[in-house]
Amino acid sequence: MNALLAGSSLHDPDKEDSWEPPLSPPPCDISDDELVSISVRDLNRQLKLRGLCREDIIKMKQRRRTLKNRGYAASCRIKRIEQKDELESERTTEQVDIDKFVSDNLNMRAEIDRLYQNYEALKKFANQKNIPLPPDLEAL
Amino acid sequence: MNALLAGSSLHDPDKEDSWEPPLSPPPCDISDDELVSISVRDLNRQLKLRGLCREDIIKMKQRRRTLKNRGYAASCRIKRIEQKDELESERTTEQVDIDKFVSDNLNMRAEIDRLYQNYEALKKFANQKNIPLPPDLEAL
DNA sequence: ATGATGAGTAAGCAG
DNA sequence: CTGCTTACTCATCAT
Repeated sequence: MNALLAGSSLHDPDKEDSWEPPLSPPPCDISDDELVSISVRDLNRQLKLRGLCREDIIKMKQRRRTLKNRGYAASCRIKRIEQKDELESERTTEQVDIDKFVSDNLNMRAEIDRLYQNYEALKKFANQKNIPLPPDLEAL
Repeated sequence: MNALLAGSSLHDPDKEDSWEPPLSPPPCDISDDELVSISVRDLNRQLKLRGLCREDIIKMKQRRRTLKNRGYAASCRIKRIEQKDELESERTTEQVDIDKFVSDNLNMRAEIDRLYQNYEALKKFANQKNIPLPPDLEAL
């Protein structure tokens, strides 16, 4: 996931003077971007092709792993922020829903009250006119 | 905040073999815990008392700063988790509220329906008996 | 000086 | 090995 992130440093080059990750200088001229994106197979091919000694090969592998880790760490941070943002926006959405429910509830309570008053008025009217109501309509 | 955290490493000592922070060994016998909690004033006193050279004093100051940073980093991580937990529990609470509102709404809708049906039945009854209703009771 | 935080490094776990 | 996560270090910013 997010393979593009596993690249070279994101540091802004025009701040103070140019910053360099504290990694040992490459034992040969493969750039960070290349080294981190090349396949293990191709890397081995390149290393053999250039005839590096065993130590340099180990160093190169380690540099690759470190560069990868740099990318993983960045993805991890981004993921963390995204999850936090997601939680926050869910929270906001829920709050909006709650406000809507509160409003709906008030309206419905008013509606219930209105209907109840009307019903009572109708019964009172019948009572005044001495009109007997069928039992099933006497209920509250 | 959380000054207690600015202490020594939290790594479990009985795992594999005892782990040691990658810090240069102390130029004298002050423990990490002491060094990080002692005041600058007292530290200076101790350093002078033990007659350390300028380089060792600088190293000691740096070790202290690093230990402090270790604690700050730990607080920072804990804070992050706490904030996330807080967000999640707020979200849960809100979800419970929403469920309650949904249930309330259903009940109120049923109540409204019931009152409305009763009211209509009463009007229908009046209509069958040819009883004129006052205009203000004709309303829905 | 102190505290907080972003980015990078290394260790360790999981797949 | 790859990818993720954690603890740590360092740089940097603010107090």
